[in-house]
Amino acid sequence: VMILRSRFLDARRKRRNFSKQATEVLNEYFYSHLSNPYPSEEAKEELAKQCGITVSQVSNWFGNKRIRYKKNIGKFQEEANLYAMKTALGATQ
Amino acid sequence: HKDEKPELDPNNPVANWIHARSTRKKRCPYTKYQTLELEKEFLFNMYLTRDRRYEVARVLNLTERQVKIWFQNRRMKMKKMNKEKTDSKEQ
DNA sequence: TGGCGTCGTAAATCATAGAG
DNA sequence: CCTCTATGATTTACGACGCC
Repeated sequence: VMILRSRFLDARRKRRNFSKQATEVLNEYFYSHLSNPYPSEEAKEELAKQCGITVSQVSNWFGNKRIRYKKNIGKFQEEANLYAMKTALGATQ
Repeated sequence: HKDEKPELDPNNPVANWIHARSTRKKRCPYTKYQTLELEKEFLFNMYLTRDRRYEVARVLNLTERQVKIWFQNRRMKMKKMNKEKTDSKEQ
């Protein structure tokens, strides 16, 4: 009974924004695959695991990110440069 | 699996992304009444016969295509809900 | 071959968390 | 506190491909 109750409450739990670390991981993938930001099912599973979210949430995040990026590339330029620099530095080490 | 590429500039990062064709109908949110009736019909049967589809479309002032697609989307939603339910059970 | 099935997604819209 | 805006989720509408 308590288990059912907690499960019900879980389902109605209010949405929380993802952690900064999770967003970091998702953005790194997005900007390092900018010409084809469509992760495979396996890649989504790996990202979900790293971020501590579900595969559906990863799909939602990429769907939202792609359309919002495309709608206003200029607004994301700074962010794009930041992640481009970050992966460039990572490749050097 | 490409829809269309309005961006022809090869330097544009979105050039090879999937884009909806410009002829696609804009999404039109259904009224509460339409959604409620569609849900009732779905409860009665998840798959439509041809004449139920015709009847539902007529009563709700939607096209048969819209009703067909609504049922397809609704089945996918149900599948997703079921998966989330079983996923949370195991572990 | 047409027509409806699923799957994955685009794009618009909804709901509200949470930054200012 | 109280707004708003950005963010995560949901809703319509298709393209690609499958099966009968």
